[in-house]
Amino acid sequence: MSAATPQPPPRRRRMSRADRERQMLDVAEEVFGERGYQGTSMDEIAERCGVSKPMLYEYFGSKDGLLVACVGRSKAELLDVTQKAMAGAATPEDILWRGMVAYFSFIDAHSKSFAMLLREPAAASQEAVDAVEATRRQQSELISGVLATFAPSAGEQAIAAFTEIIIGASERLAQWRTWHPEVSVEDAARHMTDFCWKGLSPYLA
Amino acid sequence: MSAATPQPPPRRRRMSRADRERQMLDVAEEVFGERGYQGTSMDEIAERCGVSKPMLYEYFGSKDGLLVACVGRSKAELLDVTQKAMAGAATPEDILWRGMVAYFSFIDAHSKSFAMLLREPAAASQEAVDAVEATRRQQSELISGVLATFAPSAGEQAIAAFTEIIIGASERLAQWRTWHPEVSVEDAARHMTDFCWKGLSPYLA
DNA sequence: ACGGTAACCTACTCGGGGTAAGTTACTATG
DNA sequence: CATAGTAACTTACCCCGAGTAGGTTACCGT
Repeated sequence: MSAATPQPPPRRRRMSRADRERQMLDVAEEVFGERGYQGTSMDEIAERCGVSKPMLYEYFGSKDGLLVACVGRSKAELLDVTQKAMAGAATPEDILWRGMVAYFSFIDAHSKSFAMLLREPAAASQEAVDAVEATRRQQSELISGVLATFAPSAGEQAIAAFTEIIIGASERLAQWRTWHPEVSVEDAARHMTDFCWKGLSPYLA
Repeated sequence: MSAATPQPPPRRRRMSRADRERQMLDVAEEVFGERGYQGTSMDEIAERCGVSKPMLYEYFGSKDGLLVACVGRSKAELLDVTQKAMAGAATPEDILWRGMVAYFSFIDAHSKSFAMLLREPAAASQEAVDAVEATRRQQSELISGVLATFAPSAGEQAIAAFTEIIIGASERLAQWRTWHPEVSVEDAARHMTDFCWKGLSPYLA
């Protein structure tokens, strides 16, 4: 059996740069998600790609660069998903609801890698921090735009502060869901909309 | 001048373990805050302590261990400060207000190191993540206790979710303040209480 | 004075990020 | 088909920082 199928090219296929980059990002996202940033070695990513380490450096420059590229891809996707979700809504309540459902669903789908981004934002260098922060800022702009439209009576600083509150609360709630699997996407979204809408006063004795 | 003051012991004083540990924690908190976890080398901390690296390992076991010890100290202090602040309050509004002021003030006072903790929770190992998470859980218990007392009509899951929302929002707001120095502690606390109390509905057109 | 111990140091190993310089497979053209 | 050019790819290395083995020195109690 062994001599019968010599398998002349043992499989190592050469790939175009674009394809290889995509594959590297897929693998990196997976390994970062599994092991965390620190625990991940470039050698391991290279090996899982079936390629040697200098290729990673050729294409991404550094370990940080690789992480930043992963973040960038997720960032684009997140914006796309949330924007599309909110586009169909009419009332402010509906906008918030749909945005939240889209956000939590996105994190569910990417849980492996995204949980790490939320938990280890700056495991890497300043550049990586900035990349994650840029993602938040992108979402901030979405939210503050909505707030400015529907709640113009709030001051400028208040709108900015509320935006940050919503961002921080969403992230924390998303993380909380990772260790409370019984909380569905809709549950989480409902808690967020309830809180954002009326606050705590309805519950006070 | 040089020969006149031979300075026989060039200054290297021996310290008791307890004193040295305290000094190491002070220095570590400072350096971690300046350079971030990644950027900090054990050699630098050792040098600033006027001591050699193995001493750090003797007392804290590892770089993670040192970070965990720093976190532990801050954690105790944070609990103390917030509990004392809330103790004097009567109404729920006042509890929230005082708790927030204490929290933001604490972060102001420890901005160097605490900003890193919020930004780089898991720069290190799982142990360090857990230590930071334990700090949050400590604050969670404080908050959910208050919620359970004053808002018993909310369900169990809702109370847990609101607690996480408040934690996440506070952290994010604290971080936001670091790059918006014009926002005072009281401003931030007011935005938080406004939002938590009535949510967004008062501002809707 | 002098032993015991706790604080301390020198001098290393090892692993992983990052790189220099060379090699091999695909591709376009004569 | 040959062959030159280039882009994908490799081996073999450097270097820095985490972590350690084993020895040295200052203090303290008797």
